[in-house]
Amino acid sequence: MRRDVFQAIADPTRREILNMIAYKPLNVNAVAENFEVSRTAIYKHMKILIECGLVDVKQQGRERFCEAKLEGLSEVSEWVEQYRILWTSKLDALENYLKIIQTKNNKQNKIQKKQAPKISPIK
Amino acid sequence: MRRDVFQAIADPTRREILNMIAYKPLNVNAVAENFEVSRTAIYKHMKILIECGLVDVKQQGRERFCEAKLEGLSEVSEWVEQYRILWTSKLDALENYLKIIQTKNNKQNKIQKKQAPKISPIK
DNA sequence: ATAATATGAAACCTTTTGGTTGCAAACATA
DNA sequence: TATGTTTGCAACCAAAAGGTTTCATATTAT
Repeated sequence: MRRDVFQAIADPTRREILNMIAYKPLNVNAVAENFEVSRTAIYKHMKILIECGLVDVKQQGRERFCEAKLEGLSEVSEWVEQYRILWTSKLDALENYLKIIQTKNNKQNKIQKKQAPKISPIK
Repeated sequence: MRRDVFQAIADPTRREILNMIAYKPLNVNAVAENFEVSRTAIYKHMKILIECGLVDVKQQGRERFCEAKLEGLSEVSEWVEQYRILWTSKLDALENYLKIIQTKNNKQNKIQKKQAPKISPIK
């Protein structure tokens, strides 16, 4: 049973749950009212969020308020941001390339038709 | 069949693949050599990465080089970053709280024992 | 005390995921 | 031409994911 933050936020319902309790803690029933699926389904999603540290539970009488602990998202942030320099620099390179192409086209308007590959592409 | 970036990066093998081709495009065989699982398994992972736009394929003879298109990660970055203000501000609040507690404890050293809840906690 | 509410969890089901082996087609090379 | 590579994909499988209904227990309200 993998249980890490990446897997936790992979499910759109769990991302919605997180957003719902990001500003104000709610109990599972209150959260479940906003979804089509059953309370038990939401409970299971919540359990996963709790297990990977993205949600904390505060008991208050018979109610349990689920509070978002979003600092767990920093792991995702760090992973993504390590690549930012790569994708931005590549976009810069593309920009330069397009500029060069444009200049060339203004001078001589030749078009090279590339032969289509015979192997069918991945669908 | 859900096929979005969040789901694509949920799998640790796919994150490793992305890292492997982030700096230099590789064909599936070359990528698969670095894993325990079969080429076909890696091929399937690659297909998912391609389908959600995180990888592009460039044909060269009989080889197909898989190139990372990491700008697709910006969607994840944006989703995570919208919450950064929340978790940092909460940490600030905690810091303040701890400071206040400390000051109080220095003046009067009372400990309040909280009764344990009877409902078993979520495991 | 009784009824209603909030919760945790078991048992079960279907679909998706991640993996396998095997095979055929396209391409490169001896 | 014959042979070895690289690839895409079908067929199959086990386990995980996501959902359901049902039930027991703790707490609150009447």
